[in-house]
Amino acid sequence: MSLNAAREKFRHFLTRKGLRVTNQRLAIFDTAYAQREHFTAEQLLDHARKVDDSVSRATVYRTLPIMTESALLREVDIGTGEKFYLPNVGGSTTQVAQVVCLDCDKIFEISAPFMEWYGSTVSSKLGLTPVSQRLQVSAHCNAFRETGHCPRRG
Amino acid sequence: MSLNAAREKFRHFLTRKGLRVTNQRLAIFDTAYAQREHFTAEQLLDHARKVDDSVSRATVYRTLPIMTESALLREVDIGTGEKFYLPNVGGSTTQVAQVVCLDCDKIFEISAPFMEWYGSTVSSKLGLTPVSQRLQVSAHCNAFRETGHCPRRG
DNA sequence: CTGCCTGCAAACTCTTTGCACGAAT
DNA sequence: ATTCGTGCAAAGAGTTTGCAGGCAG
Repeated sequence: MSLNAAREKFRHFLTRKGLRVTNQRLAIFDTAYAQREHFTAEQLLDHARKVDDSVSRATVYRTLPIMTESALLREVDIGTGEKFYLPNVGGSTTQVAQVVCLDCDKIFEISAPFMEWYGSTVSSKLGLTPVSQRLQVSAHCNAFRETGHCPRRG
Repeated sequence: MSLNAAREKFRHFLTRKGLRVTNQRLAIFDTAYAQREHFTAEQLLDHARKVDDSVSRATVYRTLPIMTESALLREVDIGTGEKFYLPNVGGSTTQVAQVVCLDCDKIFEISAPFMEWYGSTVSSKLGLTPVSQRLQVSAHCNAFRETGHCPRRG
């Protein structure tokens, strides 16, 4: 999905929900969608301000849930206190696992289709209907252990 | 493992690490180990104070990591901002998944042995060595949807 | 024009920490 | 006697929110 197509999708989502299309929301969206790696709310704020310096922290925090609901952004909570976000270019959010490197803090997104099956199987046994599932692996970098240097961190 | 056996284990852990066996630590341990369900630091504080009213919030927060390290407690982060804890009666912490009911906020612990295999497989492909993995399913309660009432919440 | 959106700053939640006193070894 | 542990309160991090003014529809 191109940036423009995604932006249109965002506009549509806003309009359909009766939400207003503001310069700040567009700036935040464009910035978020330009990212190649996971980012935090604070990082997004920094970048968005370069596009539109009237963007405030509050609006970033208010816009992130909107973009998450519209499935344009994926929210990743790796249990570090702060949430990470990533443009949801693929689509399905229920079949992706994360591998987090404890040495370079990098987050790898990995396809894990069996996860959805597992969620359904286990939930139905409990009389529950699954909404979402997440699988996360924390790991150490072999290169770092051997050379004291993580190639991904520099 | 009985409460007494567990408490002995805790004493040993403290001594071996050169940590002191204080009344507060014992009170916190006993309280934690008496729990049948997941609990938060705050809930633990409330209960521990009934045993020893000199227990402070700071000491609870300082003792929880000690009990987690000694593998007597399991830490569960379901992404709600606060951490949950559970006596680790079983043993292995790497083969348990959680199913969280969004209606009654109950956390079910489920055996998921394949998780460890998955972590290893995926990590080695990235040149990483897995440290831990977690799998969590968020779900809605069927009974709640049908009757507007969750049997587990009351 | 109307009312949703915004920025600002204060509030909030959970957790951590500096300090001086107190207790375990 | 040492030194670690403790309670207290303040600080911290990340996020949310009340309010008065601003801009989209």
